[in-house]
Amino acid sequence: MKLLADPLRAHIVRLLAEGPACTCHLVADTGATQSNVSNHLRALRHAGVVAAEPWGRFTYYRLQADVIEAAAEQLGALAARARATVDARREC
Amino acid sequence: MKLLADPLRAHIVRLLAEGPACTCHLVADTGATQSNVSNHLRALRHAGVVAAEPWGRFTYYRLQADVIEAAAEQLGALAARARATVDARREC
DNA sequence: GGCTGAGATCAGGCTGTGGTGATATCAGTT
DNA sequence: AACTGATATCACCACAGCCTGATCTCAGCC
Repeated sequence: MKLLADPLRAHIVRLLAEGPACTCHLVADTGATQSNVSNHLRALRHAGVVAAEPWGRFTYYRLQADVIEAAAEQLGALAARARATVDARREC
Repeated sequence: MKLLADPLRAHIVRLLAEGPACTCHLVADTGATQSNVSNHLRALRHAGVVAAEPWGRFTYYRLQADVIEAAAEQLGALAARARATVDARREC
């Protein structure tokens, strides 16, 4: 969840949502350093948000839709819960 | 979005999802300092995630379900987009 | 008016973490 | 095997953001 908080990581995730891409694409599209992108990709990889697929000399990254969807559902449940309890004001 | 990344803020949001509560409730339930909670509430307020409702001497906070739901929908759209483009591998 | 208790605000310290540069690895290619 | 280009890893610095402690405001109450 907190992984999507970083602007560059969010950018990477948005790019990957448009289809699997290799690191060079992400570096070119974000304009960030290769080291930087790679570091963020490692964080996303360890969290299971993206999956790495070596393809010859390149490494393709694929966004794991399930993980994103799970986060979305958690937020949705929170919103629903909030709506259901609008009148449950606790007394001091 | 990145507001929910902080553990304490996430805790506060979860508590508020169970119904509007005043600052003293949040302070008691989270075990955090009053200053700390108040600071986080300000951040959430400025982002429109929560709304403050003065009630006599107290201040009740209410979670804005719309904002949470909007975030959830954005994530959902991202996941859907990722699913739709699983085979759109870009060439290097 | 003076007091008390809830809450907001501010200044400072400290830690976590993102960015950078240099280096290591590893797969093709000659 | 030597070379190149893609990617990963590491060490370091710098800054943002969290936490705390102290102070300020404001509402209700005596």
